[in-house]
Amino acid sequence: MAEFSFHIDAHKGAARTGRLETPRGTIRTPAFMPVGTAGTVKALTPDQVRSTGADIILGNTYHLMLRPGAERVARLGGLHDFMQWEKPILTDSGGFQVWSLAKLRKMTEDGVVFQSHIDGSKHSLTPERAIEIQAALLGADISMQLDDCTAFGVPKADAEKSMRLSTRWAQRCKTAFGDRPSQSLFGIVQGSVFPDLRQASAEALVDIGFDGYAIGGLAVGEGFDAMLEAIEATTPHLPLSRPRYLMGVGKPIDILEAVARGIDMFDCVLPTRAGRHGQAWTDDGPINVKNARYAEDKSALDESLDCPASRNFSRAYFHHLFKAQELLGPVLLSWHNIAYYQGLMARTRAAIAQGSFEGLRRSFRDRWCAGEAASGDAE
RNA sequence: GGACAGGUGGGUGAGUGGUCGAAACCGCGAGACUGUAAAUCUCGUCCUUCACUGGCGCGUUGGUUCGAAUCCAACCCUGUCCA
Repeated sequence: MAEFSFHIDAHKGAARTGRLETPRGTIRTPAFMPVGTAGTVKALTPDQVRSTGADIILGNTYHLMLRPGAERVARLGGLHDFMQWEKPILTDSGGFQVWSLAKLRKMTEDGVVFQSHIDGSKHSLTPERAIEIQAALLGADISMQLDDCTAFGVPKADAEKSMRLSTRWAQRCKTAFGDRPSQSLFGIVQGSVFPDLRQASAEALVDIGFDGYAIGGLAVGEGFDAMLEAIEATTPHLPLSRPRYLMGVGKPIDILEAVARGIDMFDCVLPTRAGRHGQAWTDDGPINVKNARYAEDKSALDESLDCPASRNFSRAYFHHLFKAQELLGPVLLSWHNIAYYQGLMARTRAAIAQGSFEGLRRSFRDRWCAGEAASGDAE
């Protein structure tokens, strides 16, 4: 029996719920993966992250390669041991930094050369090196192919060129990955907002054959509706039997709409970043605990969640912590936000299993899409 | 009682004749954040107006000047030192 396997337990339309089995544990899908870029889910201890129900977290090739260095992590026993997270870890390949750090890198057919944002030193990241770092040195359970995260707004010809490069890199990653029965490798669909490019990308990746398929290059400015259209143009061309991962997304409404279109896995910095900035996510939408109206609000953020940060402290206390710039503020609010997201995923899984997913989805749509656009709109 | 120094917007504190409703930082008010160069960034913050405009305004009062937070006089207050 394969050490990696994906089972779908129930589905409702395109939405499905299931389990991705790995040697380090089961990932319940649809899953939200907290982002732990630099070997830490910012502001949270592994225990706190575990307590929210997270089955898997992310790490980042580019950031760990620069500091502390992939070889050093390997000498220290691998990323799991280093950061004391024994459950699965998915590592991003550095492809996102191709986009977010566009000013600090040069691309060629062979790969990307980054100029470190820390000390200016040069670091080469090829598909082969990206796999070596993720699978061999960090010890990621799920490695991502190196890709070129296409910027939004580029002409179709450029989007196609970028997508084709990502496809060639996908093949090189697959070859470099070789036979690793206790680890897995995901390909990444690109193609910007062009349906035929998305389809071509998906089909090419399926031909190569991956353990799972990610959709990249979204939530980069295209807007809510365009993002959903890009997903719709992609998922029909991916095998039903493999997990689909929408990279970098998103707000709760984004996640529910993507689940409705057949996505199984998500990651997003939003809950942790927002948590550090005073924004708390709730079923009523995001609230800013720094706002004056919470100064004497005795209510908890969300008493329905089994998380101390969500139910034990008043909004007034959060308000005070942030106004006083106390470190506990970002810690507790990141904790709450991750717990909120995990709670949302648990409700989503249960709703799909019980046949009530449409109701859950509609309740969020009604609340957050009424009138103005709900999220992710291009500026 | 005497000698110095100084009084600027909620706070600290620039500015010493026009370009000053007055730098900067803080505070306060609000917004943003989507595979993390983010414990970050942006906007607003005298009154009035949707806006135009107008009205106050750099301790107080009076003066010099076309024009004053800036120069002069008196007064009030604060700090340090001496008695």
